[in-house]
Amino acid sequence: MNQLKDCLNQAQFDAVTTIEGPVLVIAGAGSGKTRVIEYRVLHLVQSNIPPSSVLLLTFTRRAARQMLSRAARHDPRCSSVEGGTFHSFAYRTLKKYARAIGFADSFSVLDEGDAEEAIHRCSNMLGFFEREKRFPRKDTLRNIISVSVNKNASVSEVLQKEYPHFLEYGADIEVLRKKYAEYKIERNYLDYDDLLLYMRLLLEDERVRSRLAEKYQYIMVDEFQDTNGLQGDLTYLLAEKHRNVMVVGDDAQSIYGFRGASFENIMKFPEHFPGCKVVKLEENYRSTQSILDVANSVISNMKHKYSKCLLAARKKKGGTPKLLFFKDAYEEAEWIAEKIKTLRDEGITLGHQGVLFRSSYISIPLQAELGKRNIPYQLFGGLKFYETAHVKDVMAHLKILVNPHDELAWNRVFMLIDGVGPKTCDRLLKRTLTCSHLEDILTKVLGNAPHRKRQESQGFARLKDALRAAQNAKMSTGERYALIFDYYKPILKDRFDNWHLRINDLETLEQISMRYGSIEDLLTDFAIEPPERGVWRVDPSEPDEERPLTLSTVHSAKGLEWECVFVIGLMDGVLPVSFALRDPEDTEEEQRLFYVAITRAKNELFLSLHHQGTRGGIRQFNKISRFVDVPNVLSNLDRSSVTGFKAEQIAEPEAPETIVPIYDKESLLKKLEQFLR
DNA sequence: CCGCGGAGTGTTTTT
DNA sequence: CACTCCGCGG
Repeated sequence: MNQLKDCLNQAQFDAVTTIEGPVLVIAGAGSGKTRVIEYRVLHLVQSNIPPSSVLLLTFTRRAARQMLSRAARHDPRCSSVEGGTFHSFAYRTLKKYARAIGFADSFSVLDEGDAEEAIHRCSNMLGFFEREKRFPRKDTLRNIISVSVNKNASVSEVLQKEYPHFLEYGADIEVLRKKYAEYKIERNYLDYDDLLLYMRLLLEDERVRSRLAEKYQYIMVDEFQDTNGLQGDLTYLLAEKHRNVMVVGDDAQSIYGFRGASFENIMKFPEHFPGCKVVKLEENYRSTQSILDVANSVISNMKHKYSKCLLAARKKKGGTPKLLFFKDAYEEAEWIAEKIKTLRDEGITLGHQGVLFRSSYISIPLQAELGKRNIPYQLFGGLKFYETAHVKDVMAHLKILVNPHDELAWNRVFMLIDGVGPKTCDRLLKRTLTCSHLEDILTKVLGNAPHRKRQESQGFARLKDALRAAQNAKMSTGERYALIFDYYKPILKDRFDNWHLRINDLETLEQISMRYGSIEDLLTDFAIEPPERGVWRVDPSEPDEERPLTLSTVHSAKGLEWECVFVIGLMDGVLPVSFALRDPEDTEEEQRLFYVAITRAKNELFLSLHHQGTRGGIRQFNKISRFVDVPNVLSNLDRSSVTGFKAEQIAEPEAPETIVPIYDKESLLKKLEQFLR
């Protein structure tokens, strides 16, 4: 207890040591929230509470692991505390209880791409795509359905708010949603939303609820401001009986509204648990006062009044954050890359620097500049590995090995064979699904597949051999992966011009696969906690000093911090993103996003933007973000040291030089021919 | 029935 | 500017 007093302030100490009853912790950015959870886990375990009866729900697996392993440094028992995301917790629980709600416990999880494919198939079954020319696309349909689940709204409410031009299809989409639900139940599929949805369904049963309440006596939820209605319900149901629940959050950092999250959950926590203890952490240990001044001015410009204000615990005021203007994205990238190099030479290692942006495409010029200078970086957010076609292709083959009745996987696999199109594929699928075992499918379907061309029969034979070889469960996961990879290589080279780039990914994936005990585990991890591209190349045990630079979307930077932070691309239309401007609520979420970005910085902060941009091929002039262009924010920024470009300088677009003509079209062609010889 | 090429569209954030 | 969908030719 005394050691706790030494390393925690009073508020943190209260949050850590109140272990019975409901606790709401309002934790401002950098106020030691992670520390509180870490020490609370430790305190619980050292109070002789069995680690297996503690449940820690976080926003990412990374966060859970980090907090638990830190706690485990003080007491190794902490590492057996159960932790993870709501989705992974639901997955694990549903694996045990699947049969209670009519699913086989071998159910598989659909990622977004799979879900889109499934929805597409359902729409086809209903004939929607043929009948209506302007019926929404499959990704839009998936989003509409998903939002309606996560926000607990009707289809027409979602359409009203986000897709008013599709309102006329409300009834059709309603039908589609039902069809899609049936489709998944029939085929033993759960998508991301189903994990939460069915988990709630399960918990609504009194018997299950009390059994789980008995198992998990102490519950902690991190980033509670970013939970949605379903996740809130899960929290209430799990804790209903013993009321030993602590939630931690910051309403000012709520940035997942698009996924149905709402800070309502935080606000209403006291209503669900009357008499709950409320602890506010307002002392900021992370940033200098100069950085907090910017953050606080951003907060004060928002309509909603947030729960607190940040006060620096650090004594030094620190340098004034800088605001930099550039002519175009390339000059911005160039300057930032140079600055990063300079800072590294001055002793701020790459691992202590981070570059943040609203959307991943903003970072492309910077990636090029970093590449030129050989500066290693890791990229968070943006396109995921598991969403790229080549990775999904290989994974589909592995899925078949685990579940030979996986219709979506077979569909993908068949379509890769030369000469097989939608019709042939459908016929093959029908026959595949009537077979009971993989071996059956290999002989009956692949063995005498209808082939009119030689390449076609060759393709089938190769697939059959590959699957038959990889079927052998006695081999290691890595070996089985390698067999599939070998089969896929010629297809990869045939289908993609940039196959040499993609083959790198698949080789990395091979390394990853070797770490798994079974293909099923590999697939589960991929579905529930997909790896981020950047994380792969980084060994977490490496010391900070050797870690690469971080490039990250603001969303993915949640909970992270760096000595020096660059926030780039601060233009109106980018942050705030243009389509968030229609709705003031959405615009305010963008402003919270800006706040989150700023508060990642410990010592130095650079805000930057560029004026000249291309959008849809058309040149345009970007204006400074409305969140920056406010007197009280600007007054906390240093614009004097403008190393970059001044706004006035780019007044008129450059006219092409008028000079003496050297060639006309005809003579130029002649000249060219000389070279081509 | 498949594959290729042209036209058109919409462009974010993540489990 | 990249990806998806549609129509045509083989």
